[in-house]
Amino acid sequence: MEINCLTLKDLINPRQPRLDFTIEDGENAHKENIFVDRSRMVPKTPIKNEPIDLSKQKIFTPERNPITPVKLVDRQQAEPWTPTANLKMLISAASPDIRDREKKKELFRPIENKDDAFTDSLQLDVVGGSAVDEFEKQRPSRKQKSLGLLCQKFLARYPSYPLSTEKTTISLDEVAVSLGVERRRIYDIVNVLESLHLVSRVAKNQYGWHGRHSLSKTLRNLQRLGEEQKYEEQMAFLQQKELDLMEYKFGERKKDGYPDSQDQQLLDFSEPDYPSSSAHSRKDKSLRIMSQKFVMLFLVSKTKVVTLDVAAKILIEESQDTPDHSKFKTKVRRLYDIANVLTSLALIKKVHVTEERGRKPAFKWIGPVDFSSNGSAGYTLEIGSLAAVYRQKIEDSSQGKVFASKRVVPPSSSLNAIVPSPSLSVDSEYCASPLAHQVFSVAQTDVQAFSIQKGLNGQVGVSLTPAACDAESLKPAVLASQPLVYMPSSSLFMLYGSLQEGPTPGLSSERDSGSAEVPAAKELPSALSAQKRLCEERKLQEKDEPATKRQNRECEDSPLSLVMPKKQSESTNPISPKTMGHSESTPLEDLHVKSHTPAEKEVSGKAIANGFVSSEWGNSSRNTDMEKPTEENESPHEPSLLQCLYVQSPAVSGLNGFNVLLPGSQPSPSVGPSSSQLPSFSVPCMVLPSPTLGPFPVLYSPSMPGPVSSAPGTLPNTGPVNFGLPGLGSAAHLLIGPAALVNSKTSALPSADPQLQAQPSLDLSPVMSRSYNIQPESPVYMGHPVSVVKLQQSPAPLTPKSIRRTHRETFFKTPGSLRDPVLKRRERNQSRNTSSAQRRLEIPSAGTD
DNA sequence: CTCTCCCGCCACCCG
DNA sequence: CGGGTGGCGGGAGAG
Repeated sequence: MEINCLTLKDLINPRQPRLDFTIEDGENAHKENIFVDRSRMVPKTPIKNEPIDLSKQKIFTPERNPITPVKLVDRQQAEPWTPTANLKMLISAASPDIRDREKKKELFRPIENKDDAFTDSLQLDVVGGSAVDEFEKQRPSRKQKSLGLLCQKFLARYPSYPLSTEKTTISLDEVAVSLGVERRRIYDIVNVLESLHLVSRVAKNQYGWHGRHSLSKTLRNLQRLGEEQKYEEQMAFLQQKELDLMEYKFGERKKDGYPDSQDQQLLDFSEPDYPSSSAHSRKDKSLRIMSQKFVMLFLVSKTKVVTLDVAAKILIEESQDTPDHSKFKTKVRRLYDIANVLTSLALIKKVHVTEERGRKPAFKWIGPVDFSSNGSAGYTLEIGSLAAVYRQKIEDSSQGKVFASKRVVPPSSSLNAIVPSPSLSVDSEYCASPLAHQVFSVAQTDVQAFSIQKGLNGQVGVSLTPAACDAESLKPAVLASQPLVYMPSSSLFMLYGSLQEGPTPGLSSERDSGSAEVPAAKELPSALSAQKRLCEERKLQEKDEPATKRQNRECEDSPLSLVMPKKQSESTNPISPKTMGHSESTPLEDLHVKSHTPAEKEVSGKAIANGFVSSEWGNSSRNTDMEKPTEENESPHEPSLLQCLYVQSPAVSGLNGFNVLLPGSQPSPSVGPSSSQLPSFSVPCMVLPSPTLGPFPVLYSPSMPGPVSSAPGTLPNTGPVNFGLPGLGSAAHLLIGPAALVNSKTSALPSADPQLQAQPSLDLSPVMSRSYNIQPESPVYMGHPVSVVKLQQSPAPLTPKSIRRTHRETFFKTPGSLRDPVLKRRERNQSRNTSSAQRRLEIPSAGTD
């Protein structure tokens, strides 16, 4: 904690911006644009605090001009030079954000950090610095400058679910400066965010941050509009026609169905709350409209997969642009821009649709789905289907098809594995990509991919979803629903598709509070747990939680819990589940269809048999399942095994998502009690077979267990419990494992991915983290969904004040007033802003206080 | 080569 | 008019 505190403080203080940047840079190396930061940093004094910074600076600065954006970093991504590098990559893949944080942390505590792979990486950088630098310099890759990364950074600055009371003002200038980009780029981001009502313009250079509170609502509206516009039909039509981009004839289509006028008005539906939409009228807002339409396409698509060409065509039509090729090209560019932002929001992920013609770039919706259906059976179905999918996947892998999940499972290696793995038509780029959520998504993707492939192959009926049909011919329809796979830390859980269960695809209405950063983690959970969430929410409501938390939890998630009996675990391999899988034979469809309740049961049963059970997804009916799991978990036998309970709390809001992993063995006792409490939150728990865990980076602190069971006050129990109450919503992920499979370093991994920083927003998580003492290293701290938190004996904090969310938010807030009109801002900027990381840190700190 | 998509010119539009 | 916005597409990095 201490460390954390320091870190937090540091972060909190404006002064550090530099550090952050630096840090980021380091991270950037992985994925983000670094140079920007650097540049800023450079000009300014280096951070005082960290030696590390220096090193970094060194790295960066050397040759570049401050201004120039040359990047240094990153080559890592591109090329893994060493195992470490690989690790980094993995991490990055898992969760870039986390990484960033970690790095930052590392910066703060250079020495300590050595452990982490991250650190290593950093060190490498440092050490190799010169060489690296050059290297980097040479390649300031575009990726670093990508809008997606930029957007992530941007999102990291604000809480996904800001308190209603708080009004966060976004100063474009400030943001641009802090992020080291031209304002023009910020417009791109903001416009897309605005289309989703995440922000609204309040004045020149000023936007108000709304967060994701109403995201589900917005999406619902968009979905409705999309339905009205018959986008689905259009898509189907176009897909069929896709032949040539050139040929697409919209005119006709367009007329068919949809009123153009609406499009323009899309923004109108903006929530009451949002002033934003008001719009300046400006000519078009086309980007905003395009963004909305693009989202609508996903929402109305059964497959949830939209190819860019189809989207571009539709958009062109609507925009009434003359369907020129030229236009088409331009549209596609814009779509990429939008897609990058949406990806950062964890609403979509990139995939490729394999068609006869070949691969086509496409994006798959991984955000909340089925708004309308809330909770009903629909979810269940999906979930079941998901489970089915997973199984299939798994099987596939077992069969020899590649399945990411399996490979993924393995800890570090997993990531690598993942990347390559997908043979499927769909590939998730993101595996490697920076975003944590993406990582998760990857898993999902993979799944889908599998299914898709099957579809392609014919093994599985693509038919799954009829709807999918339309497009599907081309695109995999797999499940419309979201992916379920929940991979906490990147690799971890994935494996278990088992989790699948988790999934509720769409439920999570707002789940993602996490905003972009967090998304991944959240998503997963959310998806999985949507149902749970619902249940939980109910419970929670009953209990009365602090509103803020509540929100969070609402959003998020439901965690799913998988419980793997230790026996099972033993018996089953993490992978084993697949075995169950027979899946192939079973058409996804069937599964899906059935999956529903029956499916669940089946699944669960199977799962159980296999060793895992998904509690929640099961459905709302079982909210409490979690508890069961825990009980089941007991894992009396081998604590050592590692069975762990993975409890994920919904945390959407940012912080929240906590996932707790309790050692299976211990858990029972300790858990038991706690669990009782838990129920309240209905935190999903996953128990991972020891083997499984093994691979995972999960951190486990022996101490934790103890505390948990014995010392309620101490972290574990309390933590969870506490959260539970208040925060169900918040979901911090804790991994407690008897055995620390993973080294602390590894821990980093977990942390990284999942949630991104966004979490900070949530209260709980911070709290928890505090209490638990999240390691500084582990990015987890805040809310990453997946992030693993080591529980050490936490210093005392356990308690919870549970909630301090407010504080944290504050931190997040940008200085509304700040924005200076002046341009100079750029120059000056640096100091303040903090990168997302800071935010995160701050949050924790807040908690600490 | 294709896919992505960064970059920034320059047109809008508002005050 | 100046400055905030943001459409737009050239051109280049990445694969």
